[in-house]
Amino acid sequence: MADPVRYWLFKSEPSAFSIDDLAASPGQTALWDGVRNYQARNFLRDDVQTGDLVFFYHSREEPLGIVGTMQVVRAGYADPTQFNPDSKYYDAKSPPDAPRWIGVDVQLKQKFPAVVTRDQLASHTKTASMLVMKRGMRLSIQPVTRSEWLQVHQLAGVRQ
DNA sequence: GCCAACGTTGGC
DNA sequence: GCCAACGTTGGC
Repeated sequence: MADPVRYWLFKSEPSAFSIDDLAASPGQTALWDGVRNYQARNFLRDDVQTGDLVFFYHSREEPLGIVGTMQVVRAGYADPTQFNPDSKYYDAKSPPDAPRWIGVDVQLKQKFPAVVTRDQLASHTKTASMLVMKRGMRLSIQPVTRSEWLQVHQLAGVRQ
């Protein structure tokens, strides 16, 4: 029997890659690349599985918050940008036979009708304690609980 | 644009 | 293996 679905939150600065960029991608599917933090990498390598569900979070630019959902359609594999000298994610020290950085393929599931903002998240008990709300939390790949998953959909006013 | 918080690097 | 210096993240 397959493992139960897991829930995640992936962060991106919309100027680098936004939910509209994902929506405009072929098959509304794209490689989530450029993760260059070991803790986040370990999640992508060890825990994120095909079928897992993911919040898309816009950081750095207003309005900050959760803008929609995605589904993992291909589990972790070597992020090709680490071997591309022209990429800003190039890593000369990553051994080709033992790639250091991992990406996953994600497909757009749902763009929320409006951003679920940090203010909204902060004003509800279940979501106020989400990892993304913690001060100084920089992790770009974060686990989310089922109850957080459901509550955010409620705040967005949509079915999951 | 500021700057606190954080992760990584590298000299020792 | 410590830790100061540095670069980056990301809310505000």
